[in-house]
Formats: sequence, C-alpha cells, structure tokens
Amino acid sequence: MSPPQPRRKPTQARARATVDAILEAAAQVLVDRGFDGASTNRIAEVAGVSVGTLYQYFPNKDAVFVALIERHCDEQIALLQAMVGDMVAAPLPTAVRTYVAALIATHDRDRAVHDAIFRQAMHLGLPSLQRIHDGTRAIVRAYLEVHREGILPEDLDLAAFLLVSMVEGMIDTAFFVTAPPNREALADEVSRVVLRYLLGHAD
Amino acid sequence: MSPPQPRRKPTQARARATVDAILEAAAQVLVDRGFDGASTNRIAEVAGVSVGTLYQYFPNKDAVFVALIERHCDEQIALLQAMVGDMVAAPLPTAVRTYVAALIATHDRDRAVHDAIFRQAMHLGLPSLQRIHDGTRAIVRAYLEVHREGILPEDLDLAAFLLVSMVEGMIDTAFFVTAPPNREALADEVSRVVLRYLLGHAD
Amino acid sequence: MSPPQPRRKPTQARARATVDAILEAAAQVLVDRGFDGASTNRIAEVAGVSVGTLYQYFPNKDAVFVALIERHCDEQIALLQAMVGDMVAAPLPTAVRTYVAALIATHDRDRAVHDAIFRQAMHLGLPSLQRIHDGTRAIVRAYLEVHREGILPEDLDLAAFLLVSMVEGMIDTAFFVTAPPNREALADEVSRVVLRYLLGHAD
Amino acid sequence: MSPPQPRRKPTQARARATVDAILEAAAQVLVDRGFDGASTNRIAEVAGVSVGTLYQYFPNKDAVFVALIERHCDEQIALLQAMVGDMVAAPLPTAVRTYVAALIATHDRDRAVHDAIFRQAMHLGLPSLQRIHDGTRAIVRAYLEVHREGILPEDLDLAAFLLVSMVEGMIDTAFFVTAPPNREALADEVSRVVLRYLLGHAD
DNA sequence: GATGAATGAGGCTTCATTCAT
DNA sequence: GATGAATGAAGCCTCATTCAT
Repeated sequence: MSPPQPRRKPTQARARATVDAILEAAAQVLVDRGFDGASTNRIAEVAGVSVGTLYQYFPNKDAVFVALIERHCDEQIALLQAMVGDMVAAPLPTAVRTYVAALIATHDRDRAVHDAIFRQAMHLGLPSLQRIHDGTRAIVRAYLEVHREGILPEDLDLAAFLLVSMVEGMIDTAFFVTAPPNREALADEVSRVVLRYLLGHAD
Repeated sequence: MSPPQPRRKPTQARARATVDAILEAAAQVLVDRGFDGASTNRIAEVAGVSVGTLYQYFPNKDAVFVALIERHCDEQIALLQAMVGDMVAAPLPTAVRTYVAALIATHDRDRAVHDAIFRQAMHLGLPSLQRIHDGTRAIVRAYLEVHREGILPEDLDLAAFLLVSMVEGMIDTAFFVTAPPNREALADEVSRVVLRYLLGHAD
Repeated sequence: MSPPQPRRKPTQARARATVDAILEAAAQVLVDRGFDGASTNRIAEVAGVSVGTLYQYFPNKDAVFVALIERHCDEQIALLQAMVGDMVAAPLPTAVRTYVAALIATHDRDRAVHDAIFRQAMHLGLPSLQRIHDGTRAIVRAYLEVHREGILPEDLDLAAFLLVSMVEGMIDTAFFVTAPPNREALADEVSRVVLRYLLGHAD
Repeated sequence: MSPPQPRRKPTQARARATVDAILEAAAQVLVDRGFDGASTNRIAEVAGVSVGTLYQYFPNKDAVFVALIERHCDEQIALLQAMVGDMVAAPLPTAVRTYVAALIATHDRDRAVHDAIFRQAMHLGLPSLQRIHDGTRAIVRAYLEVHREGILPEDLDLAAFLLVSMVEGMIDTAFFVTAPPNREALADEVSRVVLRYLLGHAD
C-alpha cells in the first residue's frame, strides 16, 4: 500500500544509528501501547528524534513497521541458521530435537516483541513474516534432501512445508494459549511427532 | 477492554435483523477496506442503518467486532461438530481424514471473511479465536479417550493439543502461503502426519 | 430560545402525574449526573416513561428545565411567603431576623437540588430565577412602606432592591464557600448589617 | 476533572500568542453563541488556528475554559489591587467609596465577557471564581485590621466575608437585573450600607 | 395516548504528515 | 540535516428529536 523503501539510504553511520533508534522505539512503543498507541509522534519521541527526522528516513508510518518486521525476520532467520546450520550431517533425531529446541528458544526470547511484531505484520497484510517461514523451509528442505534415503515422505517440498508449518503451529499455539504445556514435555512430544512422520517411529 | 455484550438485547425480530445486518456489513467492510477502513460510519452505511442505530446495539466499535468474531467462532464450531460429530465410533483413518477434510472445507468457505476476521481477532488481542481451538480440542480429546487403546501417545491432553494445533498450523499456513499445495495432496499428507503420530504408521 | 409553554395543558390528573414524574426525574438527574448527563432519554427513563411521552408534554429539552425552574421558583416564593408573610406588623428586628433565618433555612433544604437548578438557570440565561428575587423584593418593599417612618433610607425601591440582593449575596456565598461561617453567627451578623442600614443601629 | 495545565508550556513568543488568540476566541465565542455553541472547532476557527493546534496547548475543551476563567480572575484581582491597593491609609468613607466604584467599573468593563465567563464557571463547578472573592476578601480584611479601632464589628473574618459578599451581591444583581438602578445612586447607597455596618452611621 | 427504535447532525479528539525556521 | 509547531481530515460517539406501530 505504501512504498516500503526508506526514502534515503542511510550510508553514514550517524544516519544508520538514527534509523536503528527509530526501529527500536517502534518496537518498544508497539509492545508498550499496542497498535493504536503506536503513533509516529510517540515513536519519534521515544527514539529521541523529532517527527520530521523520522519522515526523513521513512516515507510514511507503515514503512517504519515494514522495516521493523524486515529486521525482525532477518534476525530470526539468522538465529535459526546459527542454531541449526551445522546440523546437516547430524542424525535425524538430533537435528529435529535441535530445531524444535531452537524454535522454542526463539519464542522465549523477546516474547512481547515477537508477538507485537507478529500482530503488526498481520495488520499490514503479513507479506513479510512469510520470509521466516520460507527461510526455515529452505533449510529444512536442504536437510531432507541430504537424508532422503532414510525417510518416508517422497514429496520433499510438501514434507518441508508441512514440517515447518506444523512445528510452528504447535509451538506458536503453545505460547499463545493461556495454560501452556510444560516446555520439556512439549519439546519431546513435538520431536516425536516429527520423527514419526519422517521415520514411522521415534526411538 | 470493552464489554462484549450488546447494549440492548435484540428481542424483537426487527432488532435481530438489524444486528445481523450490522455484523454482515462489518464482515464485508473488513474484507473490502481492511481494519483501518472499517469505521463505524462505513459499517452502518453498508448495513443500511444510521450510526446511531449501530450504537444502540453495540457500546463501541470493538464490541461490533467482538460479536462478529464470536458469531464466526460459533459457526465454525458448529460446522466442525456437524462434520466430525458422528465420527466417534469410526476407525482412526476415517476419522482423521474426515477431520482434515472438514478443516480444509472450512477454510475454503468464505476465505476472505475468515482471514479478515482472524486478523481482526489478533488486532483485538485474540481472546476468542481460541474458542475454536478449545472446542475442537475437546472433540479430539474425547475421540482419543475412546480409542486410547489403539494409539501411541499416553498424555491425551498433550496429544489433543498438539493434534489440533499442528493440523491448524499446516492448513492455515497452506492457505496463507502464496503458492499453496494441491488440496488433495495436502489432505492426504496431513492425514498421514497425524496417523503416523498416533499409530506409528499410516496404511 | 424555545417556547416554555408545555405542548399540552395537563388537565387530567394522569397527565399531571406524568409531568410531575418528569420534572422530578429531571431534578434528580441534574443532581446526579450534572448538566451534561441530563439527556432527555435519561430523564424519561428515570421518570419511568418513554422519550416519546416526554415530548408529548414538552416541546424540547429546554422546556423541561424551564418548567422545573419555574416550579422551583414557585416553591421558594411560597416558602418565603409562608415564613415571612405575617411579619408585616412585627417590629423591624423581629422581621429581619425572621427573614434572614427563613432564607438560611431555604438554603438548607435541598441544597443539591437548589444548586443544580440554579446552575441550570444560569445555563439557560437565567430569565427566571429572577422571579424569586422579584417576589421577595415585593414583600420587602411592602414591609418598608408600612414602616417607612422608622427607617433611614428614603428611596424605598432602591432600599428593597439592595436589601434583598445583599442578603442573598451574603447567604448564597456563605453556602458556596468551602469554609462557611457558623449558621448562628451568620444569621446574627447579617441581621445586624440590615438593621444598621435601616436604623443606624442594631440593638 | 481535567488537568487545567496546558499540555505544552508556551515558552516561545509565537506559542504564547497562539494561546492568547485561543483564549480570546473562546471568550468571544462564549459571548456570541453561548455554551452550547462554543465548540472547539469554532473556537479554533475564530482564533485563526486549526483544532489540532488548540489541542496542542490544551488537553481538552474544558481546559480552555478553565484557563480563560483563570486569566479572567487574575485580571480582575489585578484590577482591584490597582484601584484599591493604596487605600490602606485612607479614611473609611473614601476607601469604601473607592472600592464600590472600582467594583462597578469592573462590571462595566466587558460586561458580556464577564457574564459569559461567570456562567461558564458555574457550569464547570465554579472552583475558581472564588479566587476573586478570596483575593478581595484578603484586601478588605487587611484594611479592617488596620482600622479595627474605629469600627463596630469585632469578628473581622466574618466582617470581611460579609462585606465582600454583600457588595458583590448588590452590584452583581444590579447588573443582572433587567431594570438596573442608576449607577451614581447605586454607588452612594451601597457605600452607605457598608458605612452604617462598620460605623453605625454614614455621614 | 404511549412507545422506543431509528435518525443523523455535530461535538470532541487524534494523528499522519508538512514546512518554515 | 534537524526541528516541532501547525494542519485538518476523519474517526468515534452522543443525544435531541421523530414517527411507525
């Protein structure tokens, strides 16, 4: 609906710092006051700059949140990469357990921020939180490819898709629900679900 | 945050029709113009009533959406009940296939409305879309109880929770994603995931 | 601004009762919720009738308050008449003391109602609370006429005017002020003020 | 009920001018259209600014009027101070005549504005027009203290209270009444009332 | 006569955005 | 580059009033 590109490329360090401050403020305000409390004026104030400055870096309000979401996605993907990246050679049970644990850890970190950003992404039409999904799916798909011999599903695209969406579904819901299951039990059982799907058993 | 009870109980037929018109209009406006375009004035206009009338039945804007979501939840739950209710005695593969198919059908019906309402629920803090989850989980849990002998998981609460959230996760995502998988293949594979989790195999 | 005449003369007892109920409700709502809370709908509700009925007896909102104020004035004047009426033959000190005491008593009765109505009268442009002033002044003026020989002021119109307005000024203010003077002392001293004005002394 | 402090302290000259323009406009609109016609939009328009600007300096509508009343009180008190301040050493008859004349002059200045503001103060619950009363009373009380030897009343607090409220009562009423008495005669007789109270005579 | 659902103008207030300094 | 006062469209909501039943 509105151009997501920053109005000016922040090549200079000072400018980059300003942009960061704004995004940081946006996240904080989003968490503290919700969507409706997240006005550009408030964000600018929290960021310690004037509204005018904000508009020097972002063409409009939405662009701020698009950038924030973008940054959040990058962070999440990097996080997963770091945690799961070197699992390619690991045996399935280890890899799965690591992935599930990583995702849970991810949720534990900045719960509030994560939620607020997620909601805001929905609000905007969520074109971008999908990037996390896509990124994760690529990693999973690569893993499955390598281990294709040992697993049951034949359509690896579909399998990767379902794996990612079902694990995210289970973990997201577990965190949203009022009486969430115990972390350990959750991690164990989710891993079991995945392993049974891929192997037919979960020893 | 705002009382979800209608300001005035629509006892008369005329009033009930008015309330329905307003909810219908709310859904439509939500779909057509998004959150930010869904003003009470617009909703009233589309409903063919005046704003004043709207406010005679709802104490504030949010209450309209709360009611809409509530109604939507009721419909969804009723739909599932109707489709899955008499599956208690059915063998697992049949029951699972039916459930998965029902959920997919549910998504196909009023795609746009469903999405918009879902988003709006998030916006409001989603206290109520959980009702669908809870309702479904109760049904699933009851089924598992009956068939407890033939299945692997021992913690039925956890199992029910994961089943519902993972199936919803897979199907929701499949519908949100830009290049959704084929319906048939999706239903087949999701059923397989479930059956392998419950039985260890999916013949 | 709006015709103060009731739309229909309430000749029948039932109608008179309805009008009374409405005025009573108006007074109560005025006291309980202030000007801004005194809507016609609320008044009708408190009166136990429908808005429609209210509008059958009053052409508009203001008319309700005009009638209320009118009634209040009548009551106040009657009250004063009753308390001071037979003082014509009494000696000045007695008459003055009685008048002052009566006015204080008047203020003690229905403090809240009196205030609310007074404020509302100002709001409407106070054309009518003046009737109390005028009524009282007529009584005072008549008294002075009878006793003209024994008093100092020569312009009885002016004297009556000042007497009424200064006594009301002192007593009104005494009641509005946060730390009001003691009643007895107030009555004594106000009487003294009046007697000194009229006689030059206050024995 | 609403914070009377301006939302933003107008430190700059430009801002101070804006605030003044708003208050001026508020007074004018109050006079021209009455309470109910005094909407924030109208005030802003008359002030030559946008509503938004108004709300940058005042948190809500009432705050505008509170500020207006406050300013009015300050002006009135300053006016009285200027006219009566150096009367401390003056003999009673002179001082009284000056005070009475000053109060009448005060009423002559901006009759309409004074009235409208007074009414509005009532509407808001009049916590502040009392400041005028209190200020005046302090001055009067100080005067009485100095001249205590020559006057009859012994309770100076009570005497000061009654003096102020009775003079205000007489003069206010004289101005509100439809057929006000002649200014000169009024001033003379009011002075006489006061002097007789304080001295027992009014030569 | 009474009812109360419906009306809709209009009030208060917010906030994304601009632009003169 | 930065500032922040100013803008004004637009949103939410109320309430005096009407009229079909």
